[in-house]
Amino acid sequence: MTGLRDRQKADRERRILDAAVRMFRARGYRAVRLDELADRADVSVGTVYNYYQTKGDILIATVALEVEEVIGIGSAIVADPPRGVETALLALIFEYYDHSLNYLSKEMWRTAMALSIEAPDTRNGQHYSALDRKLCGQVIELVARLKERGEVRDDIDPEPFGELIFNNLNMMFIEFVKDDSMTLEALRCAVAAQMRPLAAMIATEDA
Amino acid sequence: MTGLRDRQKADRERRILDAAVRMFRARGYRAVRLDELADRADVSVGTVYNYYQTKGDILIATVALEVEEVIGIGSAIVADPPRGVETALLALIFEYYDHSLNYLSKEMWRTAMALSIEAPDTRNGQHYSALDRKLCGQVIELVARLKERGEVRDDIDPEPFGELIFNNLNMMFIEFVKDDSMTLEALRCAVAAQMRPLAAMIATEDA
DNA sequence: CTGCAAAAATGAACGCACTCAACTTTTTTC
DNA sequence: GAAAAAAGTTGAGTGCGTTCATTTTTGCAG
Repeated sequence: MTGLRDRQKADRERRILDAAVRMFRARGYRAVRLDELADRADVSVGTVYNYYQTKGDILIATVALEVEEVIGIGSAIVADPPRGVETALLALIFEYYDHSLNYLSKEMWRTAMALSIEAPDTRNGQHYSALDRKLCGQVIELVARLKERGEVRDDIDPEPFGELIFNNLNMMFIEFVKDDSMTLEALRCAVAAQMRPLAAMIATEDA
Repeated sequence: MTGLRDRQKADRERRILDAAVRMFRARGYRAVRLDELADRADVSVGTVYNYYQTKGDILIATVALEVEEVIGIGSAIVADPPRGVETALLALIFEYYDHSLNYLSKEMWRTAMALSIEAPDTRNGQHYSALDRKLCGQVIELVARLKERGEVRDDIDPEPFGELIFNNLNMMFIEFVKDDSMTLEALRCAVAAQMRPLAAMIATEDA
């Protein structure tokens, strides 16, 4: 049985994260002051810092929620990808992209990615990096799956190619969030143009 | 003829940048306070802000210097690359990597890259992005050059493949600066492993 | 040289993320 | 159930990047 203290702790942490998601999204990460956030979560500023190391840490926690969700959906695609190398790769990639703005703004993504580079040693910085690796692993898995099914050439090693594809889609996502005027549609086109020749290259002749 | 005012302005800007390069490198970007930097450059804090928009802006300016230098050296390699697709690509990539820590620390790179994502609208943020595009262009140019020489297959379009390679080396560089314990040698190995299968794939049969 | 306008330098003041010594609440002990 | 210990909360205080009203310097016309 969990004691009162543990329940209160869990509740406070949840309240802080709730307030953060709502406020960051509504008014932007930068514009939200920490004392406001604390007010909204019904705790003091000091308490926020008992649960999260920095303001950025709170943001990364909210982003992590989103990424976990995307990974969940992605695993279904990996388990049974559509036919065709290009189609399958784009299905997974577009799934990532299409969900990216469901709960998060571009500003939030920008800040979170910046933080994961700048402060890779914080708890949530590492958490974010771990999620990134998981996403990468999913792409590798997909390539491996397509190879099993005989759609990807037998002499292709899924690991370096999967990483190549992941690094590429990640960089293109960064370009996307850097430019507020770029649409999801434009991102899709750009990555498709990028992937098409590569997909053709690793696909078996008769695909 | 340049008036006294213009000369003094140029001199002050140079002094600030000089002090910044020296101090950031010696003591770390974060650890350098702006009033110290201003002291060292023999100007007031306010004056620093007449020349640069933010502290990060100063950092990006110092990083830009380094990148410009690397681009200069790279163009020689592109003009006359060594034989062999893999060899040529790695020559250019390693040139980038090997110079990266000449004047800048990993912390400076981390911060600069983070800033270029987080604040892409600042003057120097755009400057940095432009340099990035230039680097990417150089890789594309190299692929095109190798194609001309018949080392890269004729049905390969240099643009998407060049971008693919650039995005990849950029992401691997990010991983490198994120991990203080990772050596240049380890980075080289990682990127070589990544490039080998791709190089083999786009090279002409008889290479 | 003098007076005037434009440009630039200055540093005290401000805002906001973050800290920490004092206080409150929960748990444990007997 | 009271008292001691442990764990957690609190918000005024601190540090540092940034701003802006004031002062100083430069350029220019008469």
